[in-house]
Amino acid sequence: MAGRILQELKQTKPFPTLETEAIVNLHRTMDVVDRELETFLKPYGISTTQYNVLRILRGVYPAGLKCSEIGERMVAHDPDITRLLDRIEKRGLIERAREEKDRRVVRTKISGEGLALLARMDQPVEEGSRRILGHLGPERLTQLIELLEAARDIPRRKLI
Amino acid sequence: MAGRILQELKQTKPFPTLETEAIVNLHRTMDVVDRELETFLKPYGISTTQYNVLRILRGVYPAGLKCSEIGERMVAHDPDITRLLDRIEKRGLIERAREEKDRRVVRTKISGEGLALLARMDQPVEEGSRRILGHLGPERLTQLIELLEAARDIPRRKLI
DNA sequence: TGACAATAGTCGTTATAACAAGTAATATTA
DNA sequence: TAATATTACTTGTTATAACGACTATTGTCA
Repeated sequence: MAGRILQELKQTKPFPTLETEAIVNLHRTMDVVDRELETFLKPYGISTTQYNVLRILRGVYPAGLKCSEIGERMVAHDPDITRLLDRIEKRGLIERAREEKDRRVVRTKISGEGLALLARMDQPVEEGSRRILGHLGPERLTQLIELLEAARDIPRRKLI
Repeated sequence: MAGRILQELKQTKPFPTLETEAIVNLHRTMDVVDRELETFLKPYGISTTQYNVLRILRGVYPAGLKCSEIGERMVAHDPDITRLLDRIEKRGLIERAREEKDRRVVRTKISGEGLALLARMDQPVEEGSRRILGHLGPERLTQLIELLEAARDIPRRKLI
């Protein structure tokens, strides 16, 4: 069954290595899953990135986080937290305030409106996730999670 | 070891379901791998998307493909093939020509320059892939590929 | 054949991502 | 303590993605 992606992508030449095949499969699966997930988020008017930020901020509520901390915790690295937060703030889902002690820092908190939005989304998102990956079953899901974790242990390049 | 991502993302609350944990892991792994891969492509001045298009076009060389066919074969869905190809054409890596038989169709072919670029990239990309995922070893790579393929078999939503 | 539908691609616009340079506040140290 | 470095964020700019409307060409069928 491995190699099925060759059909999906209508290529005939096999992948040169298992590693490239895995990377392409990773990319493609991510694309399919993410697209599917977006259809669940779209009715609420936020992107997966924005949703991720709100989940992070709910996790530390009632405290807030500084921009750099949000960046560290995000699932996918984002090079421009400032404007990402700008957009979320414009919808009233977060509140920002400059720190008194260290005036370089801007602390971001999820707002009541943001909490309410997440509360409404929890059920649909959970159901959506089950619809997207539930067919794998707990055993294969656990296996997949472990392999993905292991995959991220990329050995550091030798610095000569 | 599953659940390690909670530490990485500095969250303490566990995921509500295995499905959501898998989705977050998928996203995060994809982000890490893609970012790593980009560092290998960047010296050649093209994005992963553009690289993907060139690989597709080399696969059918010396024939070409129409836009819609390119879209179908791409690893990640792209909503605007036209301007994606515009950019690649601007660098002289592809050639486009309107079909005689069916004048609605624009056929795209990889150029000599495009082929030369890919040829130069083949080795580095393969080595890069091995550096990114090689530590998993063939057995776990095969397992991962199979699980990712299975994950994409999302059951069709019942249409009532 | 003429009206309508379907197909193939293009373009306008807004949103977001990526990269680099800039500003303000705080920390370090000679 | 003044000069320098570091940190934290912001802003400018260009590139790319996303969404929809639009144009041209071909197919269908009453």
